[in-house]
Amino acid sequence: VMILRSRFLDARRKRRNFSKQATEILNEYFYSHLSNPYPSEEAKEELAKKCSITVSQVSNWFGNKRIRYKKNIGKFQEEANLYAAKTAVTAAHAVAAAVQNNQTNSP
Amino acid sequence: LNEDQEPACPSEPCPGAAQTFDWMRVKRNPPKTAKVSEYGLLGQTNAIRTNFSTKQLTELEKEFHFNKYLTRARRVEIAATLELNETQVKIWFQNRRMKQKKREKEGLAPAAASRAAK
DNA sequence: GAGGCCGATCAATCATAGGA
DNA sequence: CTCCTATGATTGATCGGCCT
Repeated sequence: VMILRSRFLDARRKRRNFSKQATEILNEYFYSHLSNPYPSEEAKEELAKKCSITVSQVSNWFGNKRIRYKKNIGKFQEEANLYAAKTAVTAAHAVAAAVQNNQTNSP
Repeated sequence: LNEDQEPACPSEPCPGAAQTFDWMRVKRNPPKTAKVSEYGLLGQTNAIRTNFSTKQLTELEKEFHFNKYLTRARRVEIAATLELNETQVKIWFQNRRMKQKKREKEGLAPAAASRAAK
């Protein structure tokens, strides 16, 4: 099938990898929220700013990351441990805050 | 904090013990949008993404330029003409609108960004 | 109560970037 | 330069929520 794969030279798809630093930031967020790696719109905007990329690109990144991560968790184990250690403190704070908030609200 | 996980980590902090959270188990139902009534190939439930031909896309794009939203009648007409189900046409327009919206947004952000950067 | 739209996401795929 | 894997983007289609 010579099939109409003719996406005739999508000039748009002139991809360029993100900076090492941007990827670092995105990964830190991803692994520090591994239980629910779905940044809110606000969080995406913040990440976009820090990474100097668009919000759409942040969405694309998370979309690809989630799919590819769950497709082969083992392949990302090493990376996961690397970032997990790096963000352990942040995660602990989040949990602590959640627990405290949970205790405060108990009608 | 204590979390019951299985990993046998003898004596190591082992912070990010891989665990399977719900989002990792999410599985989408296969596409139902399919034309099963063709030959005798039933059972071959199309569980694949339809590839729209260039002609179909051109027509859809042309129609979109005319109307961002479809009426029932127009949808039926287009679906018949392009040999697609109404659902596919409907979804295509929905996605197309979102795409347009996204483009407009991206087309304005840079302007605001440049001003802010200045 | 079915049907359409929106916003977010999924999942498969495309095409290129980058490393061995 | 070739081959292969990593990765950003695209897109038909799904999911949940809201509205008419």
